[in-house]
Amino acid sequence: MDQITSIKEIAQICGVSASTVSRVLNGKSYVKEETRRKVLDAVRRTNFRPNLLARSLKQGNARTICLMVPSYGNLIFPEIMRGVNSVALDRGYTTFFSITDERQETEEGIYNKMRNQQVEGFIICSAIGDETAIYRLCEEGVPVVLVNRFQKEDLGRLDTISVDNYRAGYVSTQYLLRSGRKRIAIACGDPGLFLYNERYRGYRDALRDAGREIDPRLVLQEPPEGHDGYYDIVKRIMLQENAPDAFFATADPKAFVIMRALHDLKLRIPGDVSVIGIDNAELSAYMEPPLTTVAQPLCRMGQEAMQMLLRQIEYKREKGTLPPPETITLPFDLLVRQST
Amino acid sequence: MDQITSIKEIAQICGVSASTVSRVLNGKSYVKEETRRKVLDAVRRTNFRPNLLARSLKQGNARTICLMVPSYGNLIFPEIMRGVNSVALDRGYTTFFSITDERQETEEGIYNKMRNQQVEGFIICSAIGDETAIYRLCEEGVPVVLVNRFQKEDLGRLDTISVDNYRAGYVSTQYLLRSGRKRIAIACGDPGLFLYNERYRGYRDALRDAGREIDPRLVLQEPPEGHDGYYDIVKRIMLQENAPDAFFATADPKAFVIMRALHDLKLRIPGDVSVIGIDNAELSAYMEPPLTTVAQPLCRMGQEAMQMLLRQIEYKREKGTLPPPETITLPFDLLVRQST
DNA sequence: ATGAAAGCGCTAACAG
DNA sequence: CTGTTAGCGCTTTCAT
Repeated sequence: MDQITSIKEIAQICGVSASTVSRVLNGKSYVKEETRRKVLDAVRRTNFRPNLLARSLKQGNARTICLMVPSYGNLIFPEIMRGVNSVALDRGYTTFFSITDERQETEEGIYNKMRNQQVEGFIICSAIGDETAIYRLCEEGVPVVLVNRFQKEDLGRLDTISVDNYRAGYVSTQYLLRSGRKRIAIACGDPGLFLYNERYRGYRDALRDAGREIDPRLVLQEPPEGHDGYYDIVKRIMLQENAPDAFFATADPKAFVIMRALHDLKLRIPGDVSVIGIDNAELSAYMEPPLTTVAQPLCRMGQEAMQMLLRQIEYKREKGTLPPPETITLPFDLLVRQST
Repeated sequence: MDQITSIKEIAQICGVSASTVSRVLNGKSYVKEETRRKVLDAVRRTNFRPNLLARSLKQGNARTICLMVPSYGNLIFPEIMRGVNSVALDRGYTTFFSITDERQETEEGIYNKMRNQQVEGFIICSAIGDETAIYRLCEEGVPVVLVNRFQKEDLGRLDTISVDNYRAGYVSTQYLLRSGRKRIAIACGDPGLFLYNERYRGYRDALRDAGREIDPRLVLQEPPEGHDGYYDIVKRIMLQENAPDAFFATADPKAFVIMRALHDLKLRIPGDVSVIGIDNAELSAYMEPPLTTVAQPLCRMGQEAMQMLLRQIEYKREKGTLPPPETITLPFDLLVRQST
């Protein structure tokens, strides 16, 4: 016997109409118990699989969303994906995913392709400062949630979720100060990203509030090669006079590189130099020494992001328009380990 | 003006028929240049997006595939995903992804849901030893590629791709022997997984070929807690007499834990003990000392997996049946760093 | 080169 | 409680 491919065939087998089968399958309407059972039985026997594409086409909603991550250079994304996926699964949604590798052109192409796929919304972890394409989405009524990466101007324009990056920077720096460090260098991230600017502002204010001057020589900018570039920078700065006695890395992977450079210089961590990071990427606990870091609730971030997206989707279904944007700020946690 | 939602409206605007618009849009058939331009113009002006769901329904192929990963405990998956995604994108496919968290029940549920979504195939990185559900897929003519995790019996039954894990184990062990290590412990992985057994076999044979006895006390089994459990095991074994002078970790994350334990014991790596891993997970170069490891070509693995899947899909489209299974074994690379 | 018509598999009025 | 009918947006003969 060949595969049953449609509700109609099931209907024929059971001697009922297609609508009845449909009703049984999605249980929205009452069906006589006897026919119900008969249908269910036939479905099971024939291994019938309802075509979700047809259903989506008919109903005008695909129950799919798109999750976009920038690349895997940064280890926080897997956890976020996990969170998104878990909620999506629970709520009957399926997730398309896409890696943009930070290339703007592809990014817009992907939005378009996904919209053609009739996805109901986007969770974007890959915004890069130029949000015009994303605003276009919103204007056209597409639900969007920005995770972690967004600009200040995005607040109130669309749904965002992150930790308080200013506080995270502040707390990290303060912790270094309190542990007696005098010359704290900061390894900044991409200056185009709000989150890194916030972390920098936190650093600056923590120093200022402690009555310290900001030494511009200690404000390290990420070189074009990405994290890895910090290797040379650290090696160089540690040989100068007035070398720093602590590094505040604005993301864990930068901390890893910095520690590598310090080890290679035979400097002791935290004896000679402290290092603190932000993220709590999966491996920071395994560094030598284990990295003190500001832990973001990554999985939860993904979960909440998906919930925010569903809120928009449902609101839109009901009222035909996007709800007023929401901003969620999650708490973080300073994990003191042995690098400070 | 409200959104144009169908080809028909475009047709009306241009004073042609829907079929013509369709023809223009997918360029399969010749259309007079003038009308072509007229249609394309209207499409652009109205920002029309063709509904891929409808097309898929009509054509009976959705141009989507499903990628399944077990969890993010192991850092090799992001790279594989990246590889899969890149080829999929090039070939006009869109990728659903799903994290199974190694829970068998959900896994079957996901297969079903995805098949209802009409995905054209599966790339599975999450097989767990009981492949019956997967075999069922194949029997029903669903293209499947198994990446990395599969059983010996799977070879020749379905498409698989991996490195030669036996050789990888052999080479790692041999390298430790040649660097003068006498008592090499192995940190085994899940014994239910073929790949770990292969790596173990490689270890065993390398020792045997070097005329060494296998000391069962040095064959360490992964405790139920996963990698982390090795922490206590290492601490214990290093205090016994005849402690090992090297660890062969059958996956990098295990190596990280082992190094952590060794550091905490104040042992020097590689002075007192060498450590070698397999994977070249993103961070192994940042360990202290940088981890010597057998690098798998992860991204390429994902790319080739996707190509294998496409091969099956295309063959099936033509001949209506799956092609004979293929087995790809990729080369690996011993990256000697400072942990040995 | 283009149009008319049928239909992919499903759901949702509407009628009974 | 169930069947009939229409149609979601698209492609694809078959005509012309």
